[in-house]
Amino acid sequence: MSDSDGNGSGGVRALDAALGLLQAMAALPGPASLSDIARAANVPPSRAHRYLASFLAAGLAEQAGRSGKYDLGPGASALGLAAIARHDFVNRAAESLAALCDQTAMTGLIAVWGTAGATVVRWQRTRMPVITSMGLGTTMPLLNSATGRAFLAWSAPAPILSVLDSELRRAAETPGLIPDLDATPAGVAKMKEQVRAQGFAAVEGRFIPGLVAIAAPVLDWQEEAQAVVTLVGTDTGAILPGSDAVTALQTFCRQQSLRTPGRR
Amino acid sequence: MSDSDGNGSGGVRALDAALGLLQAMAALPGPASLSDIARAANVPPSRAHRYLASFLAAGLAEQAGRSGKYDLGPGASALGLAAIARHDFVNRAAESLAALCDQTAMTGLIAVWGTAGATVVRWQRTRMPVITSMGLGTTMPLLNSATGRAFLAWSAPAPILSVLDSELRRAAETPGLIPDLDATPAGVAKMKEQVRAQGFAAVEGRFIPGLVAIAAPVLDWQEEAQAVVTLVGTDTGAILPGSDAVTALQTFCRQQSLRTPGRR
DNA sequence: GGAATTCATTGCGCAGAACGCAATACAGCG
DNA sequence: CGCTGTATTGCGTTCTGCGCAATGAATTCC
Repeated sequence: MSDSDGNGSGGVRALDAALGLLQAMAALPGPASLSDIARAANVPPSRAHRYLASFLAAGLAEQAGRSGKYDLGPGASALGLAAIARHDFVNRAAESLAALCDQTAMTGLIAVWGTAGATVVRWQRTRMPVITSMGLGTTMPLLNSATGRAFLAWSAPAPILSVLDSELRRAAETPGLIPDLDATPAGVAKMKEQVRAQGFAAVEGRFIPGLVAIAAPVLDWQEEAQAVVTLVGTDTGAILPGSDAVTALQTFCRQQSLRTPGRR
Repeated sequence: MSDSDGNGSGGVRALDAALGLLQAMAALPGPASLSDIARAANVPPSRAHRYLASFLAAGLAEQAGRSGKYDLGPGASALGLAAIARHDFVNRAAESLAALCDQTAMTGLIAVWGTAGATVVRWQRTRMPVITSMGLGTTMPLLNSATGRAFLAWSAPAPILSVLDSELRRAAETPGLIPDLDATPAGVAKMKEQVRAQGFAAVEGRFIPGLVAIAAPVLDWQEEAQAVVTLVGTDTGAILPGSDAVTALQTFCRQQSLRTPGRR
């Protein structure tokens, strides 16, 4: 009886119960007595005590004072930090980014979608004296940067809508700002389609005169961009489909995508 | 076999083994195959599979793809965050952090030492439009971030050794990556000394071009860093010893150090 | 293209382990 | 001094997890 809880996880029964208790501990606001934890986890106190003894031994839990309450221990922190670090694709991508930049001799940057738009969070210079005014935290334009276009093509429409609106409005006010784009919803849709079909976004000298850029997304399991990796250089040939730079970039993003967790 | 493992935990045997496997997963650098995990935990693969099934059901682990590798899941992150928030001063400090950020008009963040390195656990933005994605879980570099340097200066050598090694190696491969540091053990020792003498670590535009940062430790009773508080801003003057920001940061850290959890 | 190796995954039966119950120990408190 | 509230622990029963080995599947190698 007892409840709908009966999920057949297929694993170890005792372990399921124990983990439920662990999560119950995590859900509680603070240190709690054994009975409270047992009640919260819907487990008899004696069992809870056994489980807690194991958690104690593993460092996942600690008991305060003498005959006191239990709470999560340093092992839980360490475990969580390991999990968090693992889920942070920015760091991992950043590590490999240096190699990618070396390989292509281009400057690389990683951007994520922040509240203000596509935000640069890492960048890796090479020997190439690419002189730009952008740094970490720069938000890239949605319509006339490779980075922005990649987000446009691989993001859910909702989050980027407001930014898209304002950029479209600005583009409409200044015709010729974006030569290769029809600044209408239809034109945007067409561009989006083209970018997706191509597998990457490219601009030449649009956002920064004299420089070319290619950008590809790091996708999560929902096929949405969690981040965009961009390569910036001066060689016009690098932006053509099939070029070494494009191939390297896409390989890189595919690798990162595989390791990307979905949720946070 | 009765290896020397002699239990002594007094808890549930299967749970002990399972938790050992969980910690083995955490210790591994990234996603791993079942066999690898089983080997690392010194557990037969079939048992490992049962345990992992339970971890999977509990959300503590995730398997990538279909027949893919296992790694820690979102539940592990949540657990760790709960643990950190719990037995830690982080919450308390986080409340005061807002005030500190207001006072100095800088972005603040709190980092703790995880297995992967200095891991950001809280951050408080001000109006500075930066670092949108540097958030929970970002691991900071040891050598070229103020946060990392503060850990370097006030941590026991052992835990950070591996990270230090790899960063030194990378720094040696890329001269000029860290302009103000001699990437040798001697150079590190010197920097460490200087940071300790100064009472805080500072970088200007190193980890994040265009931004400056200062970091000071929250010490425990062993004079080791429990956490590091970092302020990030754009004003170059803020990183000078004796500046308002530095003073405020140090006062803040001293206060937090006093409140070290008197657990024992 | 076929075969062999290396994985992850899963039945099955037995032994050992965990569970429930209830007794114990200990603290605070009337 | 006894009562009530904890946490903790024996003990016997039975249920469950474990080892072994077969299966399925994917990748590699020839």
